[in-house]
Amino acid sequence: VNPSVRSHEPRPLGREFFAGDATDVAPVLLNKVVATTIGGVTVSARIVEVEAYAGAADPASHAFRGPTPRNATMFGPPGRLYVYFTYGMHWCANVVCGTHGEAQAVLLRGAAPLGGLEVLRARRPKARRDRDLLRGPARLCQGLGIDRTYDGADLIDRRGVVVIIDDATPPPAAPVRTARIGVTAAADRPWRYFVEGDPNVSGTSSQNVPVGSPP
DNA sequence: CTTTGGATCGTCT
DNA sequence: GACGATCCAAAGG
Repeated sequence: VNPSVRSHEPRPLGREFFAGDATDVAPVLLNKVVATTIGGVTVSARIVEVEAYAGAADPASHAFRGPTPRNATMFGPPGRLYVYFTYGMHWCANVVCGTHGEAQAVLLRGAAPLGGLEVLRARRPKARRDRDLLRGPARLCQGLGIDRTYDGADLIDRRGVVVIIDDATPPPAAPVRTARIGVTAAADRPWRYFVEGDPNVSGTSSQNVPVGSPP
């Protein structure tokens, strides 16, 4: 074996990690580390909340009505970042999954700050508590410095601006599953996944009740 | 703690 | 012309 490759050394995820269905990739993205390096400054955070969007077959997906200039990145190869603008003022980021052309994606909805706390606080002056720095898809992008500039960024490139790292922290054996937040179409599909009990998970208490729990 | 209304503009109908 | 894969401050329990 190559002694320079130690099995427990943190390493960026390879392309193959993203090649599966979004509903399979989403839960195993939990507890991975996302890091951005912008202007020579690196911040990192542990992913604690995601949602799967299953491409053309998913009425809630931006890809449901076919390719457009906005969603072009989703229709490209897996392992890239799909960044979109919404509500006239917010950016949100997805990881493209599946095979080229399937337009599957996982929305990054919440993360626990790890490194670069001072930078995160500076980028998120309205966050009163550190648990609000990256809690929610638009806040996450604001804290990590993600905007339109990084739509299409390749996550595989170790020297890229955005990487997702496996630091050997396993995903939860049983993530909490709920309906996706803010979507009206296909509300019956429980494709939101989060780390139970983590304070950096978005949503209200009623939105965070797992599917199938007794009334 | 929860609920409510306003902000704000790119995108597609 | 209508609508968001949202956030925030304010107000009420």
